[in-house]
Amino acid sequence: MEDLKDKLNDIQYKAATSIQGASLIIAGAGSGKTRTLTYRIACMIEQGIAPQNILALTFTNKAAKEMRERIKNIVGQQNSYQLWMGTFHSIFSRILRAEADVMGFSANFTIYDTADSRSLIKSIIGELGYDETKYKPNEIQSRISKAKNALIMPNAYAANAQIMNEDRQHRKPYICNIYEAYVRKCKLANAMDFDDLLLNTNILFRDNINILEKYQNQFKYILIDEYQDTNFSQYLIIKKLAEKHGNVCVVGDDAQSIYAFRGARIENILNFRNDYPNYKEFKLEENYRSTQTIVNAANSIIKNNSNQLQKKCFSKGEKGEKIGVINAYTDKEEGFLIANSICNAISRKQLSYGNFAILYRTNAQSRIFEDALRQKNIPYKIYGGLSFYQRAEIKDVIAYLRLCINHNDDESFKRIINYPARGIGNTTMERLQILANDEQKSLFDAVKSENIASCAIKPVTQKKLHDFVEFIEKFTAKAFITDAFEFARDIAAESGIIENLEQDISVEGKSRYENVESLMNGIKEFCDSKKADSDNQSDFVSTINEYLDNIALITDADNEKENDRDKVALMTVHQAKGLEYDYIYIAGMEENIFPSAGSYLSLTELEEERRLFYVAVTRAKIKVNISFAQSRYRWGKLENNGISRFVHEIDRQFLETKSDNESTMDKSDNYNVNNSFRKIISQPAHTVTTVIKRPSLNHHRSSENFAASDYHDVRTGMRIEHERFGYGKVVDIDKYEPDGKMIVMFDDNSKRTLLLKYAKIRIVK
DNA sequence: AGTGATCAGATTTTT
DNA sequence: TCTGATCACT
Repeated sequence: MEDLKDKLNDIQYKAATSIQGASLIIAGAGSGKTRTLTYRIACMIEQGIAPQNILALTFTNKAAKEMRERIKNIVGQQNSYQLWMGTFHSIFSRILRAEADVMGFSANFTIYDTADSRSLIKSIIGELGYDETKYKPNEIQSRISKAKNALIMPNAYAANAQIMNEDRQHRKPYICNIYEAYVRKCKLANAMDFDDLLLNTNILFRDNINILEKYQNQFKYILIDEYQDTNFSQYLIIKKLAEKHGNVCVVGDDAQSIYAFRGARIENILNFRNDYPNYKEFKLEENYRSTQTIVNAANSIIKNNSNQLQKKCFSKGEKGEKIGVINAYTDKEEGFLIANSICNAISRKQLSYGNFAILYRTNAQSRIFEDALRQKNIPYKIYGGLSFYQRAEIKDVIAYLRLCINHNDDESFKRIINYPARGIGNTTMERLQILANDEQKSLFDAVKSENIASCAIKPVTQKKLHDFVEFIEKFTAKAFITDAFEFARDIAAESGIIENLEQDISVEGKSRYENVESLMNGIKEFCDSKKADSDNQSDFVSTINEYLDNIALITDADNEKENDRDKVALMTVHQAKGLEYDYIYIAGMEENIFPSAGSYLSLTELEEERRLFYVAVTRAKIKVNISFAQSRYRWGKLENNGISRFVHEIDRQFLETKSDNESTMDKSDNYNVNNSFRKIISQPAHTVTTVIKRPSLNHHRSSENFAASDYHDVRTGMRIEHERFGYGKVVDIDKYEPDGKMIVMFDDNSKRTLLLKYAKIRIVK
């Protein structure tokens, strides 16, 4: 391994090399957290610690994947492969599968996603005869989820006076019954929801000392990223696992805790010192991402929070531009002004769209920006929204796979029993459900029950049910002898799904067909990658199982497409966590929006909103712009919310003022745009778009046969062509992972730093 | 089973 | 305002 001291600053180095005992790494935004963690793991392996004794937990698959990749580049494929690295959920689902029998589950248990569990809760509410308008599935779900994450089981829930009181006060005294039925039915279905993966791990370790010890001995070193976002259930798992050896390293930033609303406990990081009194603390305070102005402005915001670990974040980078303020009359104008500002910046500085992100508090705000960007022909990509795996047609196909693997998966059964249409309607299903409840069986087993003959289902319909069950059983048998891809392809064909999709020639129908097609491609890819890991020959069934696990626990944020890189990114602030862009626009800085209306209720919620704003500001490398509208439409009404208190909390010296702009006319975009726009805004909206001209973009026209070269081949002194910036000469290269850069002097005398892995360049000579 | 009408509900959401 | 879910009706 290269010399660590060259790669890390002093504190990072100490944090990376201090391996024994408990460590708390407070990592400010942009402080090289992942880098430190990566080198720490590499360092451990270098010192002879076996990779399989290291457990590294992250919150997203993306983070896990990235880190594994980086580590691979330092310590090699073999070592990195044996690391236990992944999300809490994926790691512990793996362990739960291995130990399933002691938990009363079988190893092929299904993971219910949020939609599955909501639908189960909904049908339970129906079966218990409760009023669905009063017992709202969403609400019940989050109530149950909170209980699970606090390790409160149904009986404890019902016995807990405080909880029951709360429920009674909300006029929902029977949530405990729903909870009880929900847990029972999940068990019957051999299914676990996301919270169960953690809860059951806790139960596993609590009730089986030998198993706990086995994993304590295995995971001699534990690292946890984003520790401020762990919930109680996760915290306890770690505490138990680390009890024996005490080698636990947590990394996080209390200032970036933004998931308390769903159970994350900021106390976990604040109280780390209590759990591990002999801990060592490392504060990464130097921000390598942002300008001084941005870091200082962010500090001025976060200092308004009371409960936090003290640290002094600073940047040694350029002073940088002040935070731009875009003041719009209406929400539409806000969209327009931001689009315009992006246009101006791009044409003036020859930037690419991928350098920009628009962040907002709620997804509902995205439409305004979509419209504005589309009007200006600015390519954009909206993050969030409906994930690929949540689409109905995809869930349908997946349900077939799931049911073949686990016959008791009732949610899948219900989903596909009549898709494609088999003439099995609601009445039949209600009757079957009653039979299943009576016999404490899954729907699948209820069909096979001898008592089905005597229940109210007509013989013709019974035949249909039996045919379906036989069809699934046939494929279950096939799963053992067929490759996962062929299996999925055959079942889609033979079940009639494909035919059904083909018949629909509407635009939406075509896209559904294409989605299923790309699902199949995804399965193929997965199988191929499995086969490539030749030292780990797994059988066909476990490949399907692994695939199902994968898609249950993965989001499609994890598969960013190549061509999305050069688009303006639109996302919520939550989604922006962990990301960085040169230029950040934070929209809707108004009271009731950001902070959101609910946050008036409590100080803790308000402080979370403030941390959220802090996260938003610290995403920017070069410049932040904030915007607000004096009036906007929301829920059909015109609102005048007023400027967000957070805007006033930013130290004035970091904000652009009108005079800043007037004195630097050539540099400004906001106010110039603003003023010119203001003259027009009083006219009807449709004239606006015609009057304001889109600035012309004078991009480099790349050669017709432009084909990007492999960046590994780039050397200093080479002449290259960049897709957008044109020809230039490579002045310097910094190949060090993770963020290898090259500095290029382009022919127009502009000197640019480009990220090797992203820059599309062609080597000329 | 499919369509039209009506009505509620609308923070954030790594898993 | 807009979306989706549900329901009644055919």
